[in-house]
Amino acid sequence: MASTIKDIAEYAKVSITTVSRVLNNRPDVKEETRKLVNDTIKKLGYSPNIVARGLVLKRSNIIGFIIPDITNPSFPELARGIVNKARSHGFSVMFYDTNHDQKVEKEAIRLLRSKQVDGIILSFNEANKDELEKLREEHFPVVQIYRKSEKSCVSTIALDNVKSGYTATKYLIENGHRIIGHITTGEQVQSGSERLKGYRMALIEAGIAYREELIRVGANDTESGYSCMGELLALRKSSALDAVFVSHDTMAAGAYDAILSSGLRIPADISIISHDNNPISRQLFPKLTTMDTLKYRLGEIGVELLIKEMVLGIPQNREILQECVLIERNSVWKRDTMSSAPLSDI
Amino acid sequence: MASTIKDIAEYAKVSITTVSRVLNNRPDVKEETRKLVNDTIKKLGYSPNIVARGLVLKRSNIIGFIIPDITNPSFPELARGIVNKARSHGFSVMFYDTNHDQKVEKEAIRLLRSKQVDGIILSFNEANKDELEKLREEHFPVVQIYRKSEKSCVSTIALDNVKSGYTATKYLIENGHRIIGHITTGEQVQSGSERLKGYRMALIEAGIAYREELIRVGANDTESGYSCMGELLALRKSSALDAVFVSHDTMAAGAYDAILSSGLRIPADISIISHDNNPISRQLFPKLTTMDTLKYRLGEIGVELLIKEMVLGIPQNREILQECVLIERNSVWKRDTMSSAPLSDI
DNA sequence: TTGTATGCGTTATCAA
DNA sequence: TTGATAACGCATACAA
Repeated sequence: MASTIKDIAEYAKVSITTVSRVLNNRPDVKEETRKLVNDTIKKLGYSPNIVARGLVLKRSNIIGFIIPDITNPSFPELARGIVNKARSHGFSVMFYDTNHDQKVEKEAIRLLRSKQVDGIILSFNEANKDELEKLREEHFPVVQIYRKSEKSCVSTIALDNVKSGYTATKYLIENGHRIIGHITTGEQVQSGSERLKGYRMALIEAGIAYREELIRVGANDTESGYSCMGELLALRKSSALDAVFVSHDTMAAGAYDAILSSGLRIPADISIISHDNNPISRQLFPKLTTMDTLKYRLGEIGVELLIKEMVLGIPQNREILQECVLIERNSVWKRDTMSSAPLSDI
Repeated sequence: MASTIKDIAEYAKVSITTVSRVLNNRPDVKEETRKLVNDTIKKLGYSPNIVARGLVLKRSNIIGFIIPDITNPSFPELARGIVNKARSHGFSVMFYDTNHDQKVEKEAIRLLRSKQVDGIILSFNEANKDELEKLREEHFPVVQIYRKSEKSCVSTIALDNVKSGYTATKYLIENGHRIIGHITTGEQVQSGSERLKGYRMALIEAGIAYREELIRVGANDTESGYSCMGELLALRKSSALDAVFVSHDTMAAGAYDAILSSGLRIPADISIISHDNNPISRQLFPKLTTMDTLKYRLGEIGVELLIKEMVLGIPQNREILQECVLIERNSVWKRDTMSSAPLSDI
């Protein structure tokens, strides 16, 4: 049975108050007794019961973390950032994976609150916005990651997807590509529609017409990337296609298959840039040029913001936009460094 | 401020004992008062403080989960299995990612214990075995996943890697391959050396000589798979090579690059089978035939075993070996179904 | 510098 | 069927 503060008080023949004092490094205790207490703490292998402490202090030093699917490559690194930063601030992390189930999302919130967590970091469906509003009304510290609510009712950390789409597309243009396809996730998906918007902006800025027929709508899987790319390649017979910007790495993997299996080369025949910098982007051949989403950093920022909310005791309602950074690898033909010109210049 | 049992007792003009009774669905309370209490619970939006409850019940309904790296593809699905099964049993999961740091491993154990978790599921370095022994001495419920300790001092759930290596290799043999290379992770890595052993067993059983020169030692990254495969391909000039068994999918991805970029086809020119069934295996082209490690199931079994230890109050010290299952995809030439014969038969 | 007494929110024992 | 009270392990106001 684990020993308690009372045990060591009795053993050391002092009061539990004194023991509590040395436990919390209070100055008002004689050096001699401090040593005595510390010695018996060691001798009895005592370790404080944080739960009991939390009961009186009204803080648990636990933060809740709710995400829809840890196997989605956006989340593992985020989780690491959160867990490590939390630990460095003395917090533990209680973790729920909801499998996109709204009921589980609600249940997770309920459970976390009854476990007295000090704050929650989550990535929720738009649909459960009322849950967030409830938390907000109670001034309960929450930060939402990856998704921004329309009327952001809690603090939010999201990617600047418009900028990302713009940067990726502009990079293709700067390297001499003019006819640039795009495989998107569709208007329904926030990140996808934003990246599409950025793509459009870059085209317009460069004086390139936006052509509906160069856009293909995929989903969240490799297969859709394969079929969308297949359609774009079919198009290629009538009109040239220099390059393609794919909305995320998973579809890009499928696009790779479509391109390579049709006998074309990357990037000699067609360039491809993508988004997310997930592990797959490093495992494809040639390595995929993509936009890094700084997931680990996102997690760190998340707990910093959450902790700020906790100490201030009032919702910050901040909306942080994280800019992604371009990771240059080998899937885009570079005007300057590569020997022959891209197709579009021929 | 959240309401307490006392608040609703006062509001409903009953004692806290009565409230506690209806909270725990005790039979000894008049139906009328039960309804009264339940109504005011709803009215005040009361939710019980599990921490306080845990203090008196001496259980937290929390299980700890410690792994070295959630970004390693072996872990996300495992984590899901654990979190979901735990939730179905009324447990929350407190999560630590140690980044392979032994100090963090120790710290995580300490923190989890001071947070009064009821048990711990972990995947540890061999080196921290003394930590496990300490837990075991205290009869603290622990189950170790993926790694078995030599003298297994805690309950363990591991993969039957020998069998896996055997099954994978045998599958190649059964499909007409005779000259089979192997890319391993080396003797230091438990799983790797076991799979190598299984590879050897299958060869011997089929009367095929084990040839040292067909073995290459890689690491935990795609690059090593690429270079090892390159070496095996170089070998190919002097001696034929039908197929290769790669110890895990990450290296297999590199092997794919080496094979495809050298102009060879998978599986027409060379067959490849791997291990782990990680996401990458579905994203490669052609899709990779590999051994599934049933990660989700592993997680489920883990919490079931842990809970058994918790209710019995004594360490089970069981050692469960999980058999992996072959996932047939398209990277192995199949003798019966494919039109032309594999190279080795020419 | 140290100790006594009270309370955190809950369950359990016992009596009414 | 109900309620007063002690206890869980700890922190703290107050007294000594």
